[in-house]
Amino acid sequence: MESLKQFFDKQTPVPPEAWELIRSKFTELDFKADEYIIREGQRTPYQLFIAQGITRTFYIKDGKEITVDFSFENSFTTSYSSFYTGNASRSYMAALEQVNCYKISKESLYELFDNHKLGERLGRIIVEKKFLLKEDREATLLLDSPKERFIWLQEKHKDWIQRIPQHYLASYLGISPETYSRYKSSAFNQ
Amino acid sequence: MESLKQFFDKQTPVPPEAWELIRSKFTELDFKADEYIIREGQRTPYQLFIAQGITRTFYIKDGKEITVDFSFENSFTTSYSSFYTGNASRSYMAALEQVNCYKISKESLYELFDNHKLGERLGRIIVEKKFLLKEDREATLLLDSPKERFIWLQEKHKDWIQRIPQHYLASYLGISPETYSRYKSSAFNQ
DNA sequence: TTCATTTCTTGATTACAATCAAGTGTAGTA
DNA sequence: TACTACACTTGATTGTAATCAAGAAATGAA
Repeated sequence: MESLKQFFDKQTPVPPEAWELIRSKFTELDFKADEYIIREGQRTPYQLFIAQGITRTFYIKDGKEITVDFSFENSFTTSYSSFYTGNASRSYMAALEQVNCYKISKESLYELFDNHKLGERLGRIIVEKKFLLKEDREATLLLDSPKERFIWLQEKHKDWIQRIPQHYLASYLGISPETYSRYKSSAFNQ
Repeated sequence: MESLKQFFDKQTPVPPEAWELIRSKFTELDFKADEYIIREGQRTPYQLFIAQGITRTFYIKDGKEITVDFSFENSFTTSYSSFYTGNASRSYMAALEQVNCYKISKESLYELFDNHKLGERLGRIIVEKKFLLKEDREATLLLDSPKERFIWLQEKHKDWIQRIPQHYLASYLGISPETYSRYKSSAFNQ
């Protein structure tokens, strides 16, 4: 769980005794590549800390998958709408690669929040960062053209391109796989 | 400041003595219609609680305004990216109508957070809700066609249509004002 | 009231990405 | 090795909303 400790320490220093309590609330969990982690309609009263691997979050509309998120190593993920509200998830999550992660229940998390201001603070800081990411994403979807979004991906996320199948990246950018392919082949000409 | 107290109480009950402390940190502030509240490039180390009026948040790209948000009575608003990170804002905010609001500095807010778990909790709960709104918005922009977004607005936000000029709504939906106008005139035919 | 300015509507045209369709490649399996 | 199943590419066509353009309606000021 070293990666988890490092993650917390990076947000705000965690004293050893607090860390012992925190670690006791997590349980390890693995998923095979392509395995579902969350399905639409399920309630999800836990969060996952990804130690290894990538998860993909997507909606299904008219039978088509639309990818909205990837979660990488050293980050938390869940179906937030379900986790925060207690309602059924509208999205799916699946393992894009083999995933090794640590799970914590909402109950345990809130127990930490109730008994330790530190926990509450961590919760706040983590969700603040998630919020900013979504705000950026909103801006991209509204301000940038499909081609600009493709260029952004090429420039800012070379690593994604290495690890994530192209049609998922296309979906994440909100463009068709064909268009993605065409941008790619013309990228060095203009 | 009754509206502010009610807002807090709705999130989680606030005891009277905590409320006295909280209220002392806010100062009242007014903006005229169309007045700028935040400009691109400014740092924004405060949040506003809107007691009356509407604000509009927008980016300017290639000289064109793109509206990403409206904030109504009884909600907090600011340029969150600037507030949380301390960086310059990339967005603008302006008063859409005459605005009456209460301002709190980041310093005061964090003082509340440091001294009162309640404050920390309120901060977390508020940002969790903001996050969910952005997540919904992301889903709408990726899943729904322009026409579907227009229909969503008509069905879910009749009040916005009453109070907000049409070209701002179009911009918020990510469509041109011409297209908005055409959807509107054809809405009752099909 | 008139005048000016902005907002909204309507029409014609264009641009761009989606879709439809047919291939080519590639990885995994027997 | 051949076979299968996907992933990706490339081409042709279509559909939708953006853009360009002009005018009508509404708002606000003098």
